Amino acid sequence: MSYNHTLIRHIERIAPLSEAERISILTAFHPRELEKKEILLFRGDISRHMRFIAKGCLRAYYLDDSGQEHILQFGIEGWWVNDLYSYLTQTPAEYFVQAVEPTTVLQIRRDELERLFEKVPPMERFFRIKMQRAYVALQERTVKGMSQTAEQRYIEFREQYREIEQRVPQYMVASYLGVTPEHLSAIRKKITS
Amino acid sequence: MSYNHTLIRHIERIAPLSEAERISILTAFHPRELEKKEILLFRGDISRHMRFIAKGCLRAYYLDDSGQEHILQFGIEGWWVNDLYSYLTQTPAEYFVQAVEPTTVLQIRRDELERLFEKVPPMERFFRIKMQRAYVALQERTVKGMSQTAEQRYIEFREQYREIEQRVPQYMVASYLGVTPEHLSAIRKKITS
DNA sequence: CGAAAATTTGACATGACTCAACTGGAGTGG
DNA sequence: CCACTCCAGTTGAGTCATGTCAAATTTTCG
Repeated sequence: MSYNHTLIRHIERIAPLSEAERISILTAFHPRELEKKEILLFRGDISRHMRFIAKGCLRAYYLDDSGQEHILQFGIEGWWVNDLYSYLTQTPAEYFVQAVEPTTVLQIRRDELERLFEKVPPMERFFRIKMQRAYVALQERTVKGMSQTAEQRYIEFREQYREIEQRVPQYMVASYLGVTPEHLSAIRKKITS
Repeated sequence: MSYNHTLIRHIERIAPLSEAERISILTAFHPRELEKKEILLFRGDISRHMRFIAKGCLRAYYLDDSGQEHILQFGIEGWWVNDLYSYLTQTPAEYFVQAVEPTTVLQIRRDELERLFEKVPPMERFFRIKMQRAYVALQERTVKGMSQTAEQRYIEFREQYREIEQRVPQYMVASYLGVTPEHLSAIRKKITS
């Protein structure tokens, strides 16, 4: 139950709720516990739920032709992580979503969420704004990926996602930044000197 | 008027319209002619319109601290190009939008589009789907930018955007791919041999 | 404690950038 | 219609950023 309050708190930062709306939301979401390394969504599966992280840490990653992982997104408490396209279009996912730590997600089936949008308008507003932010964050990342060196990207990552850096292994940070673990290690050495 | 039919045709590929709806749409959009190199949106301005390209070609680009341009998106007939975040939140734009060729856009003010969404539901559906596709395309680009060499990215760009490659100068393709014009030139030489 | 995983280190290879010079073609003014 | 200029594109030399590979070291965790 306290987990659900995490959800409510995050929604209310963006859109205030009445007591009745809070209850509608709380009853619509269902918790799911994940072990460390457990995979929540496999490539090829259809993403049928929208998922909030109540506690823990997830990552979404792409597996390229040569078997290399490329992390698209991390998420911690208050974030929603998904293969959004798979969810929206009900087509097979291109990405994996995996727990980096023991994690609790609150999930809701797509049709239930659609009904919740009708019943609780602030919920729709909350999602629209989250979606916009996700899009902008992705745009910024694309541009930065083109215009900055790995060292600059790492420095900014540390500033922007201090907490995430402390919670995920370094090789995942490297994967997120698009460099090899060895190179990130060299960057760190250079910076701290 | 024939320009407007381009718009209708593109919408109807995604969402069919009644005759009344077609008229509502046609009267809501206003054409604007742009000369080659004319800038449609400056960084720092607020993007007040949603814009369809009826004819021509636009690019959205970011100007980094060292004055370098980085192209985020090209658009030709049937695409909508914007600083979406600026438009959605009515905050200053981070990107420039400029005509690569003489271009005709059909634009609509934000409040008018919102009203049109209410009046013509297929229009909202059309935009939602376009937005999803934009998000996915951006995600794919981010991943590819991390996992592929410039040569691979160029080869895929040619396949995917054959028409755009033929219409924009090579140095813009380089900027889109995140490489220098010299390097792209070298890649081309290598490939065609 | 011991095994497995993560990180570091260093030597070397390659991808990509910088800079400068050159080439060729598209305007433009006389 | 020519000569000139300007801009895009090419070329090559040298350099820097990043990747690869293998091994050593440290950390994590059963």
